[in-house]
Amino acid sequence: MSERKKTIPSLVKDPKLIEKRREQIIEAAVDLFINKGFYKTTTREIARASGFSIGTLYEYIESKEDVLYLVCDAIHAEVENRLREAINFNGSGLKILKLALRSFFRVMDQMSDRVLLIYQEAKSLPKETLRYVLGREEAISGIFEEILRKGIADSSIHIDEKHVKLMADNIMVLGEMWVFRRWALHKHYSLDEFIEKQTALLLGEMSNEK
Amino acid sequence: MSERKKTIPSLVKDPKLIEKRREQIIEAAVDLFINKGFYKTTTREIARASGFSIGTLYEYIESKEDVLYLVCDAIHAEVENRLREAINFNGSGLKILKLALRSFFRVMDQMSDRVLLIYQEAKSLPKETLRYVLGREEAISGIFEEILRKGIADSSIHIDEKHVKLMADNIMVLGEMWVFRRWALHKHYSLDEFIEKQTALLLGEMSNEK
Amino acid sequence: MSERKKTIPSLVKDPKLIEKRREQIIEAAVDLFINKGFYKTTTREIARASGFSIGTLYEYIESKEDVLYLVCDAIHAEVENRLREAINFNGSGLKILKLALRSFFRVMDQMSDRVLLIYQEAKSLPKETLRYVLGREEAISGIFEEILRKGIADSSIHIDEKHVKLMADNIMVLGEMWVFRRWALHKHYSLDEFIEKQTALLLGEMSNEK
Amino acid sequence: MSERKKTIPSLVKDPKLIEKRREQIIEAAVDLFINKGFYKTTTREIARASGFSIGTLYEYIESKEDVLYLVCDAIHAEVENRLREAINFNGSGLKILKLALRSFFRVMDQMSDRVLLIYQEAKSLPKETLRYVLGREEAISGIFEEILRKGIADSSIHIDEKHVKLMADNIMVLGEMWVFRRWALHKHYSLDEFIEKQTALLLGEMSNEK
DNA sequence: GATGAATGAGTATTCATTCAT
DNA sequence: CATGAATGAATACTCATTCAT
Repeated sequence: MSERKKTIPSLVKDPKLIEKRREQIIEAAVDLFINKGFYKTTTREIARASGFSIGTLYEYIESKEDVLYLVCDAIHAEVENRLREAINFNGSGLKILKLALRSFFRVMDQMSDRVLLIYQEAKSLPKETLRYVLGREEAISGIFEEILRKGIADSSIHIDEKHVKLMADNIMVLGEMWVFRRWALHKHYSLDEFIEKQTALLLGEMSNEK
Repeated sequence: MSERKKTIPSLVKDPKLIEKRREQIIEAAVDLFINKGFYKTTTREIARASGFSIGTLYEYIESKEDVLYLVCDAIHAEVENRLREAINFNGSGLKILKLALRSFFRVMDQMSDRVLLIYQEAKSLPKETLRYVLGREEAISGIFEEILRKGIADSSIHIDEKHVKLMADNIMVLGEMWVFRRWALHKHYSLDEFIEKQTALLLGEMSNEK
Repeated sequence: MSERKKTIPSLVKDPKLIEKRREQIIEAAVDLFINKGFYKTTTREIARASGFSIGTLYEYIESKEDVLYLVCDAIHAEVENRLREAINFNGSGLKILKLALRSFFRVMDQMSDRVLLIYQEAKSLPKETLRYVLGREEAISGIFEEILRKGIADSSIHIDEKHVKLMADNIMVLGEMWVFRRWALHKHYSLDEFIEKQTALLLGEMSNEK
Repeated sequence: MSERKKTIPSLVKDPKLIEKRREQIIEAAVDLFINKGFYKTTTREIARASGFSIGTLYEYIESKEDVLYLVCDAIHAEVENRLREAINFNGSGLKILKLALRSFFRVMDQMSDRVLLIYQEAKSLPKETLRYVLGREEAISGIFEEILRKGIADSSIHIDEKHVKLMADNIMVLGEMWVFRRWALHKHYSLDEFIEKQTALLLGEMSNEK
């Protein structure tokens, strides 16, 4: 359904070591990219912050863009994991949705910097890689599609099947905006107010008994 | 309320000429930035595409980032202008809002590339300049605040004054997503479907007679 | 007949200036390449020795290999010019040939280092460029073909038309060997002895009255 | 007379193993150097093509240049061996020479790539090593000196003792040119034509009854 | 003896910006 | 005002070599 996982070649053979080193790289690069942006971060800085030499860095990646991919992928994975962990799939679709929304908004809040990073830098990925990263994003909105469909099935949510996708996208965007419009929102609303109102907006139409 | 207009110093005295040259610069740079991104576009390319030499370019700007600012500002101005032109402030707030939404979504659609450009490159602006550009964005959401307040006043819209700002932001974001999530949306929905559903969502709660 | 002249693009517009700067580059690079070889010479060294910055160097060439091409071409041109200047086309073919050989061997001797440079580094040129450079070499052997044919025409030289090319190549090689086998030759023979014997060898068959 | 054989230190004790491994190295490196040149071939590639790890490679050599030396030396040895095998030292000097020339030209033809390799890359050897490799070359021309002297002794060859060395060098060069001027020669002459004409040229003076 | 992960000096090339003409 | 040649700091990436296991 979604794109295949991208595998970055490494000069190093030991898979355990590769994983360990790449974790170091990701951890170092996330901070750097958040603070300086992708373009203004140097491969040498990444190497140093990762705790090894520039030569070693290039034993585990092939290009600077690989680091960006690694970072984006790790962030997406974390968002997805946190979200899945937080969701309890018991109860009516509507009930699940309400709790999932709360969790999603909270994850967005907690991971602000990282989510913003993806928003701002993903475009620097090579086309092909970008496609994969966007696929990852759809995996997350897919969670909400699932919930919506469950709600439709158990009649707790009233919405046309045709618009499930759009609704899921709306959920994503109304959550992510807490991140990328924080300059406009944070001075006027607390996270809880935000969650409450966005939930109300989203459920407005679909949970109303007509 | 919003930030002061940023003035870019120029070595040239004649204001008419400055304006003319900067228009040339903007026109050239918009295309370049859309196609190659800000970082991968060189000042030489901007100068050439503008129709003059690199030396002349620097008579009208002080740094490459000035060009980005000029571009962002021009795009915002165009969005705002088009929107204002399209809005007819006669009728109930609700009616105005419906028409304004339609216009806004259409402007987003028509100016996709340019809006995306702002989304992706504005972060490269120096902090101070970025603040000003974001102020510009608030000017646009301000239009919707205005309309919402008019609707509240004439009782055609039911919404708490406290949430006017959030609602305006939601409008912005639900429109802009047509641009920055086009990869997810365009294959499933036509612009008109999109407009219809987003309008329904936004009006859902607020136009319902309780 | 021979390949077209390769033109190296330059960011600089003034052709006079391009020529002047490229002469500087060639002069600097010849010495460097002779002493360190092409690979071990740095572009920065070339720039410095040329009397300008690395940035300026790249205003006049596109790659390090361009410098090598410039150098090879200049050397070939000089060999050809010196040879043409030295040859007097009056008299019988045989007489012209004798004098031409003497001149050629002398040019080889005087330009030892430069000729050796071509021998050792030309292979580092991009394929296409190499082809052109080799064409240049044929232009020089072409001079001898011309002389040989003149001698055949006036019956002072006895040789089959079919072997003119090979004979011209032999001349080239028997001259160039003074350069690339100098370690074997210079300790045993003086230039004049060398000239005398090689001339005898070359003329042996063809000037003998049968 | 010629330089002592260069011995490359090895971390490994067993001489049999050293020889075996070095043969692997040579075989791998010859192909690599022919196709990519010495500079563009990496030690990793040599190790991989040799069938072992980079660490192991460095157990048998001390530097990349050692590999080049090994390769040049092996090629020279092969040329010399093939030539010696082909020469039958029975008969008059002149007769031996004629056959030796034929054999030499054929070896050059068969070993074109390898001979060219030496021509193009030997210069990258450290000075001291280069001297040794050139000594190897003199061993080959020494074979022809030997033959020439035999011919002088039995009066089948008429040449001044003083010029034996030059003549031997001429033989070498007129044979090697089949390799390093192949771009000029192969399209005009077959190997047999080449052999015939070069032989005629070389014997011209010296075999003529005066 | 063999391995391969780690190292970091080294390199070609780019590009925003300046300033003399 | 316009030009474009000059500048040089900055940068991604390579690769011969080492050495602990």
